[in-house]
Amino acid sequence: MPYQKLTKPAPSRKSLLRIYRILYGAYGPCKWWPADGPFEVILGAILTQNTTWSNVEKAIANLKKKKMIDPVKLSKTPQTKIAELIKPAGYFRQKAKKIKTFVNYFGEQYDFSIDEMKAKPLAKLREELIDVWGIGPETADSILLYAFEKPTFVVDNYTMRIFRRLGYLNKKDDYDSTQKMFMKYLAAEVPLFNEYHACIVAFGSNLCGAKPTCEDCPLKGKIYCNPDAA
DNA sequence: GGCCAGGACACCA
DNA sequence: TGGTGTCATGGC
Repeated sequence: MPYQKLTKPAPSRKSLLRIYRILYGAYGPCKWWPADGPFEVILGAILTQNTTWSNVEKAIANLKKKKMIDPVKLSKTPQTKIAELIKPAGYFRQKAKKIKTFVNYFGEQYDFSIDEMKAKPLAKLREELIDVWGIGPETADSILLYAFEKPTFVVDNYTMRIFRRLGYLNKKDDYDSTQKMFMKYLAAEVPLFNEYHACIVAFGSNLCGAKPTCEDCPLKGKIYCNPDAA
């Protein structure tokens, strides 16, 4: 049995940083987001919804071939044409609609200017992005952190699963409460939030369904872990 | 053939 | 408000 330590840590800056250092030691630096420029980050954030990154890369490659990593061109391109190009990423009809919705908003509100959009305060911009159809909290935070370098913590399924198992979260915790936990205890630094989320994804997607209990787990024996937790 | 992947939305009780 | 169904391809 006990590969886990007996004392469960209370959430704190120290414990969250300790986990970060372990994950960074195992996976970092991840150098996220893998994209050429902010707009490609935005497209990637939409395309990666419930999809493996390898499939997103194929869709991005198709868009690049047609020189479509361009909000103005995308705004003038029929949704069905975009859908055809992004097919490998799955949910292509929905995602084409989401891309069209975003570029329409981007053009109307910011005249396709990344700089103008980036100039907006974090909280205001986050609220605005979530109001855009097809952009939920995770996609909005990914855009804010990785495209606009705003200090917001990206929470994903891996984060919830891993930190529930570690005892920091319970089943009632949702996206917002989880994000608040990280942002309460960690300094609002873009490089830290960038690598932390990237390392969590690297950990979660590479190891046994994000169970920090397995033989080759970098967290094993170093921190409390409840293997029976959800 | 089934399951899962770097979610979000619509619908219903 | 919470649970469930839907969207869809590609790799293992």
